[in-house]
Amino acid sequence: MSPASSTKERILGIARDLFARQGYTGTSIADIARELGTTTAALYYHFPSKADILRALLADPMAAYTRLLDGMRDTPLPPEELLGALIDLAAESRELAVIIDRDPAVLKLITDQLPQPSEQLNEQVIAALAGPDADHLATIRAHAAYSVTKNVTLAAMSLGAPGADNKLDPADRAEILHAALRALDQ
Amino acid sequence: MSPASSTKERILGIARDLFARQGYTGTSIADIARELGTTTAALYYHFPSKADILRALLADPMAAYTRLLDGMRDTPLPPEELLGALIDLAAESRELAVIIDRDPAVLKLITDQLPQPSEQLNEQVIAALAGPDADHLATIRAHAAYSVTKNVTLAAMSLGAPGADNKLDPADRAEILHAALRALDQ
DNA sequence: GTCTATACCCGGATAGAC
DNA sequence: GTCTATCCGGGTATAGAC
Repeated sequence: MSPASSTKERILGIARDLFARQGYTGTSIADIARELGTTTAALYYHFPSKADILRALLADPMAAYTRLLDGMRDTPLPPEELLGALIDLAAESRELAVIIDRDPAVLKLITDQLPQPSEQLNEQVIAALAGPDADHLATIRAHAAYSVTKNVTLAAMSLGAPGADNKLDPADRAEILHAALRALDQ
Repeated sequence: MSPASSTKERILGIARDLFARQGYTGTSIADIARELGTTTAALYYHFPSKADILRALLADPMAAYTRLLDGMRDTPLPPEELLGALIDLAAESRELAVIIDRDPAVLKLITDQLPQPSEQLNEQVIAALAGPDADHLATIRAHAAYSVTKNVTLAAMSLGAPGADNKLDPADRAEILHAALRALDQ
């Protein structure tokens, strides 16, 4: 899939891996350089800062997420399709999903410097799931459905375990989707 | 509830607050000292290390959690009661729940030095929810129910917002419980 | 119990040679 | 594109006076 293993690509791959395992704050530039087999100075030839490595990693997934929500303003998706899309997004950017809301420093980076407020991205999802004239309890059910799509997708892919090619088993996907729908529907 | 506001207690209160907001790694001893109105050196009179502050905070909630699971080996609880208990535990130690699985450094601290392996505490819960002869999809449903109890409880209490006295609205609790049960039951 | 001062280390980042 | 060397800041922790 990736054309060539340029140094830049290798760095991103290593960083994605280490960030997922140790967290963004818990991973040092030296850690990445060691895995890469070079010095920290060499890293700075390819990326101007540690934060830029993170931004490069998050750019695509964030864009996909934003695209989904923007599209929903024109043509609202039925809950089943929205939840399915959320599962797929979580599965695609598995490692990133782990990084994002586990590290306060990362949250800050995102909210500070990205086009959109991004904390309100989540709120948009909840609002879309809860429906137009949602009361408080409907909002809670929306949270429940969302929580299932995100967390159980990650859990299922960890369960699949060893080699598992970053692919979510279709049967698992169906089960997660149904569980989320049940949680949503009063 | 707390007898006197000894310095030790004040430190713990401030630390719980800051850890929840900035993460354990993201909070420095200096941060805590500033809030306390003293210097970092003063802090070290009360606690021998930063990790010890965290341990003091986690001791009670961890014990409660362990107690619940141990008790279940003798007399297994029906899913409804187990899920209810998990909601209550999450609500009681709201800030701590946030700290624990958001910071890899904290996970390490817990797994390293606590009596039980603790990563397997979660697995015990999943196993209990999935039932004795659970297949793969039943395990996924168990994850879904567990995810709802934990994450939606936290979300609901944040929603409650400002002053909210660390108390989970009974109506909210019921809604969370029902959503979790629906997610669990095929 | 709290202070000042400081040791020590580690992380991010830069300069400049090769 | 990678190296050596180094700066700087901030973090944990300690020594010792008060």
